[in-house]
Amino acid sequence: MKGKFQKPRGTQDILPLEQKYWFWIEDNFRAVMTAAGFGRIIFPTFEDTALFSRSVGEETDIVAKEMYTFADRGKNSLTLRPEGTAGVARAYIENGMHKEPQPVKLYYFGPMFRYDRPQAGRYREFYQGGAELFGEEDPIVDAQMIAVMIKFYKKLGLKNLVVQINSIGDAKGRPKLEKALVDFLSAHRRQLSAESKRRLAKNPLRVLDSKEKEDQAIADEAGGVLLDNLSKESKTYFTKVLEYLDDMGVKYELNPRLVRGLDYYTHTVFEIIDASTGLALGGGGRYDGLMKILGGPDTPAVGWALGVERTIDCLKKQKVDVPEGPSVDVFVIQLGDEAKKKAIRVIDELDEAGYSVGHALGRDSIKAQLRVADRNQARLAVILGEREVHDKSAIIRDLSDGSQESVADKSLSAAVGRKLKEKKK
RNA sequence: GUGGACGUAGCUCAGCGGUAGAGCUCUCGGUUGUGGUCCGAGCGGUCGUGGGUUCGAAUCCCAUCGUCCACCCCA
Repeated sequence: MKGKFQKPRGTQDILPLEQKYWFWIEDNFRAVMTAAGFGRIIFPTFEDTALFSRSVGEETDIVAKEMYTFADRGKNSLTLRPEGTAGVARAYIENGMHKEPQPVKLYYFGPMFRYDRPQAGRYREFYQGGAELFGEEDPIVDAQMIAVMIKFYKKLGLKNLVVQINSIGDAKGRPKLEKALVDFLSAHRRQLSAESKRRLAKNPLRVLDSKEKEDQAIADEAGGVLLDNLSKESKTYFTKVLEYLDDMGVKYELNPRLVRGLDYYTHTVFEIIDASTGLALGGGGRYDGLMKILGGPDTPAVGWALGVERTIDCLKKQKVDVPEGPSVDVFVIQLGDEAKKKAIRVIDELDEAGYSVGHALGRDSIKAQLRVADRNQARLAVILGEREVHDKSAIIRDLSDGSQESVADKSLSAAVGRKLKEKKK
């Protein structure tokens, strides 16, 4: 049976068996971010379309061709969020958080939407975990943000991750930087790919991360041009970020060609890359100019986001031992009508005693019930038949070795507790 | 948005013009109230969908939807 419908392209059903990875990530994410002093924020899944086009940048692929934009019944143009930073920044301003003690540190976890052609690790609806820090401009803050991200990945148990880092200077220095870049690239215009030529006019920085073969040599050189033309302050800032990272024991690679796809970045930009696949698990950077663009008070900010599905792929690839989902301590089995009624009470009693209790009240044969117990990896079974109903007792069966004992009803939950304890040793 | 591969049972796949198959899963059974192993039986598919070619199509053709891969881009 296929049914009449299939899920929309690029979306996925995440079934119970898969959930252990999600819990592992969500739990660790929450723990690490909370410990680092970040507060959680939940913000709308859709926003005014203009919020994204302003902050992410009209020329970016995200805005130009990947947004899920629709008009609501009130004729407002809304867009399913393609990323988190714009929404969090908007919330910061709208809720007057600039009047709170700075820095304000926020984290989020939730779905994002981009109309893109699906591929490995790329979906139309996908989850990101992200963090933003507002109101402080100091190299050590940039370094700390990166360190927190690395800490999270470490806690997950992932290895072989590389931090790539670069600086694209501040807004003041940007004109000079772009001019130097344009001059350099124009001089080599004939060797550039068509796409790079287009970017040269619209967004010269993006030429740097071109993957076109013919662009490689020039882009490599252009990375050097970028570094050479950073303003003195920007260079100092960047150097300090790197020094702090050294002090924090965070390993990184300089990648002069790293520029990120969103317009709002300034100064530090970075990505976390899975060294075995070359795929970016997450990335971020500083975006001191964004707040003003959104009509808020001039507020410096740093942030990052990581892709949850990609992180899960990585966990699987590296065979990280992720804790299993909830296991069943004790499985209650009943035979006959009277026993079924008794089972209801026993299940309730064991549940209230704090055990995780399994049962298959809809099945009648003991064979079928034991099979279910086995599949649920239950550790003990409590068997109730007519005999036990009359004797006011129950049989406790150890499902790993098959040993059984009969206990009186009133000492049942105590006996279950004792048995479980024994098995742990 | 471009190029390529592929859509057959819940899952993994075979069949590639002549009445739908395997393995795994699942359900039941292997005598009286005992699972995981083993053995047996059974359930389960209008072969993604819609057209077309043909006496006849899962098999050929077209379209469409979806999946995967590369590019583009990104998380």
